[in-house]
Amino acid sequence: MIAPARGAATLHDVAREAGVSLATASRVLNGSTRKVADSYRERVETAAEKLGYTANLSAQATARGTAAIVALLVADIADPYFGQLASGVARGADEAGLVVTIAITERDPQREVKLVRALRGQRPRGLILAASRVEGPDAVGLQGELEAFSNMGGRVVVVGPGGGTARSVAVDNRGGAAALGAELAGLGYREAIVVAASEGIRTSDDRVDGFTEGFTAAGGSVREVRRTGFTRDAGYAAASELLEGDVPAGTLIFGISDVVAIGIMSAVRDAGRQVGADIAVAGFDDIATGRDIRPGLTTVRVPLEDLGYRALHAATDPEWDAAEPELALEVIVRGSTPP
Amino acid sequence: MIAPARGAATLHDVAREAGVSLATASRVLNGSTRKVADSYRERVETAAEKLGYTANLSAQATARGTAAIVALLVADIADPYFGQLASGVARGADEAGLVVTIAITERDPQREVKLVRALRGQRPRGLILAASRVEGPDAVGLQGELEAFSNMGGRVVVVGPGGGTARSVAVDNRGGAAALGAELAGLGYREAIVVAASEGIRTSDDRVDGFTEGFTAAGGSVREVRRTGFTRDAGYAAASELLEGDVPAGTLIFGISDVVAIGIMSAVRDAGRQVGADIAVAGFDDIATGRDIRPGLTTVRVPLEDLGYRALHAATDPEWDAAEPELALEVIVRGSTPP
DNA sequence: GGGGAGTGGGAAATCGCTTCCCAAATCTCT
DNA sequence: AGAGATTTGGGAAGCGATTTCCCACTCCCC
Repeated sequence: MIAPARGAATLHDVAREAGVSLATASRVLNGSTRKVADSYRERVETAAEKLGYTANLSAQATARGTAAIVALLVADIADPYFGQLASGVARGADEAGLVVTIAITERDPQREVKLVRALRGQRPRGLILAASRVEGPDAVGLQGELEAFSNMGGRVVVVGPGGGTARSVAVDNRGGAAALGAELAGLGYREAIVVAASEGIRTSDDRVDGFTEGFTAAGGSVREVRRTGFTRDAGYAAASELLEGDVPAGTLIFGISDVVAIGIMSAVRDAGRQVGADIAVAGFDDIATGRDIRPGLTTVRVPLEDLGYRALHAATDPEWDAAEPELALEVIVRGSTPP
Repeated sequence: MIAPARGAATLHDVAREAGVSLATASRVLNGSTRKVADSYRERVETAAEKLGYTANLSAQATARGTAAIVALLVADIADPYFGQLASGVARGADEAGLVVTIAITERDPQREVKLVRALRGQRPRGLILAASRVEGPDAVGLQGELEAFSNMGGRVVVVGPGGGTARSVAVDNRGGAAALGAELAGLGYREAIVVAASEGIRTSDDRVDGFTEGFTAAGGSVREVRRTGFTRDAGYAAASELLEGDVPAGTLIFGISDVVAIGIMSAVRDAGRQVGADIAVAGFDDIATGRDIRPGLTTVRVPLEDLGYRALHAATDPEWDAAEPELALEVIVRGSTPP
């Protein structure tokens, strides 16, 4: 049904139309524990339908003191990693009748603090932080804001290793990377170079450590760990630089994430080398692109959509079991690392 | 500064702390045309800082009658096409001090109608619809909801060909596809198959028509138009089926979007054929993946980020020039269509 | 038939913020 | 110096909901 020409129908309009009080209309239309007689209920519903009534969420939020909102903070929504994650968050939110608001940090810690503060104004039920540094020197301001957010009654969820009052949905980066390292060493690789993000970023550090552990334990050795960023271009640049030096055939380059690894693959090709037999490449995450490129990218599958879905639940379910089994990771060997 | 332990600081708290009236505090903290003496202003600002005050956006929205929100409706946020678009929207929103809420249609017209209706509850300033059918039989309910939305005072922006009261930021799909067709015919291709989305979806139809026009005008001929969906898997399935029949070497397959084309490329390979010299493939949009796969995907570059940015402005600027020059498209020939 | 329990509608307070309107104070200009 | 025009702070009325009381009924049982 369509709303009347001028402005939107309010609950008041509906009540008047139905000939009942505001209280009754509210009870019928927007959940309440109290019962309303069927005759009244029906009248209200008819009136609402006729007027095309939709509750004003802002008003509802002010009255209730909390908004049916979950805020999602990501580094870059065009990055497939965050896209898939957001997808899971959105699905969960939809099921729970929540609205998702999204904010982009552009990987700038300052901006991140500012955003959390601004987000506080929405009085959301929960705040999901993906790809943030919740620890280290950059995070000093953040911790304070997150605490303020909690005190206000919102739930903070960190995707990755948590800290403080925040709940966290973690991925066993270390274990997954170790498994990957072991698998690749088993395939015969002996020399590896790691292209990681800067030190202090837990996700990156854990993957580096895990990989090193697994790879060396199985007989390989990590020749170098190169620090850059989390983007394709960072991977490309790092690998290009690397390849200017002497990188023997049969070397494996492990990119800290698939996005980075894809940059590495391009750099390898542009340097006139060959991905696979010549220089092997592996990543982490298993984004869609990695499946479509040739050779396919060897990686560790992270169920990102599920991860987002879980994060949403961690942010909204009052009873939430932190001890829930971690998401299962899986090493996927493709053509980029031939035996 | 950090909020006090219990609940968030309200404007009332700030006013009391500063020893001024609510009205004055409001005028100082949240934009107003009225001037406030510096001595008062300073006192209020200090108090706000001390209490860690952040305006309650919901309350602000109820009082003002409209929320500082822009709603974005996309088919699938994990799809890089929408990811990039969303990126532009988010950038513009950030600049304008607006919050972006996101909803996923899953390409289900019914769901779409439901979402628009629910979104109405937020009383957003604008609604950006990407990848919707605003026309045709599926859109009957939608049109009504959009109208209701407009009547409520919100601006509707359609990415793609608009309709009704909606503003639209369009892409010259037809022209771009025609240029692509011409270019490829110029490269020597004579036989083409088009893998498109179902009929009635304007974006798809325009691209099909444009391509056909350009390709035939330059001497080629379109052998068949296959209708499926807008996803990678749809492209894969369609191409697989196609390749079971007799597809001569040298045939060009044009996927209606890069995502579809990438599915096609995989299908070609899995059918034991070769992308490029054997079966050529072209797409549309120029998503990042198309640049990283080998051979590179020939396509038409659509500045998606800009498109999103423009959509945001169309949704929020009161004065908006519909006649703004359309975004420039560019044919990009890569290895998937060797001469 | 009377009284206590249960049911369910409605009046009104409230949520946090904006803004209209009034009145006091300060300017301005002749 | 005095009258009218400006400023600018504050009181109070909204905005569109929710929710707490209060109270009129009906029912049931002794």
